[in-house]
Amino acid sequence: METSSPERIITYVEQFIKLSEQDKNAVTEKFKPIKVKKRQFIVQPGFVARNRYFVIRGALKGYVIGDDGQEHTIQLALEDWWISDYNSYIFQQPATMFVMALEDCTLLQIKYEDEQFLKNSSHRLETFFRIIAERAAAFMQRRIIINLTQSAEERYDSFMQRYPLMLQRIPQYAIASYLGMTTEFLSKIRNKKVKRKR
Amino acid sequence: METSSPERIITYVEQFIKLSEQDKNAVTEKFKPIKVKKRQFIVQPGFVARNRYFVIRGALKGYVIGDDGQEHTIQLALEDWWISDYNSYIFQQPATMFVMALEDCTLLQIKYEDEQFLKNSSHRLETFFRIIAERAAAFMQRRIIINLTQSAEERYDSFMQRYPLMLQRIPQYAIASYLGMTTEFLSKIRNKKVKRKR
DNA sequence: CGCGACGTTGATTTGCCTCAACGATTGTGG
DNA sequence: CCACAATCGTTGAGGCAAATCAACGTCGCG
Repeated sequence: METSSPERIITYVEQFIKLSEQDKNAVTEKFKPIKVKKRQFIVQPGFVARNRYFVIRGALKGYVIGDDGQEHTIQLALEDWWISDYNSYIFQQPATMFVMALEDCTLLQIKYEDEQFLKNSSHRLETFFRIIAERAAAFMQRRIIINLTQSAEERYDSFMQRYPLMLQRIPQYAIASYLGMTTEFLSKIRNKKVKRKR
Repeated sequence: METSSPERIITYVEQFIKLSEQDKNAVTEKFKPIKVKKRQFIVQPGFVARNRYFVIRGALKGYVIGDDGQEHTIQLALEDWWISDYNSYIFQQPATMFVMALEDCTLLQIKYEDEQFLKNSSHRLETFFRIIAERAAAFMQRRIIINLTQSAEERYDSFMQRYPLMLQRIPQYAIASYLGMTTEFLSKIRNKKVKRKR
């Protein structure tokens, strides 16, 4: 049996702030463990993303379908990452993204209203959510910079270096799409690297 | 004489949360008005961005210089926008960005430590900074989606629609770079539009 | 008035995409 | 437990959107 899920999020939160016993209880109460099976959707376009998810175990992707019908990966998530349609969740407006499990997953789910409650009832928890929002923004800004400044091969290199675990568990086509290139082109990049090493 | 700067930020903050008199005083005290002249830098690579800036009047751009020596616009700001090197400011690490005034500007400047103080001393102000961080993250995610899914011309169209004011005040080359294309290509897009209209 | 900053236009090149065909692996129902 | 389909990755030929390079026009300002 894996470490119990609520324990995991307490540990996670305590990386950033100190929690009173009361805070811990509130957090444990509001985050509900759920299981989702591979290929199952937890967010779909047109519906408001009422929940935010913290990954205890498993892998997921968030993607949009462009006008051309192409799939574009916006987010990837493994253990200890958050996932949802960020825009939809924050503003409680209809989603544009799909979020789908790439493996069988155990997640902790929190409802929008419950998150508001936690933030209102505890300054410390408000601080926690502020910190993760800041980190999300910083993360996305780095991604924007990479996308604007680097070639396809450089983007793949950065990704490999920073997220070696993802390479093992996320299908190539999802990574290619996350990096803003086609599966075919990523395949050619990898092939070129192999040849270069000999 | 323009509306006094501190008043402006109080109005801005009150769009999102209610402020006690004490909060108002604290905010007014910590945000310092400064003037910067066109072409002046307020953030430079290698130095920690110790401040975050709220634009009272003027226009600024944040950009990085890629390995190829090319300039890439990461952020643009007009009245009521925030600007800094987000990563550098949040983590208090050396910046990778330049932030430069495109016009003579009046800004409100807040020091990192003072912002921490405001957040610690008032739950309401903590909430405010949480909200703007969430909005920053949502904004950047939308930009990532646009960059991944749209062609150069579509990106320019979205930009025109959403930020018509920017077109008047930001030089074309900075907009082109913000949208991830060259000045020359943007010029050709605009030219094509003009022709199409006749 | 002259110089630097900004924008335009055309010719050429290129990084990446599209399309198509084909293995390898996985999973699934009979 | 096998057959067959679906999923995933690879490879190659050809095409296109956007970059690069180069030259030139214009405007504002020191």
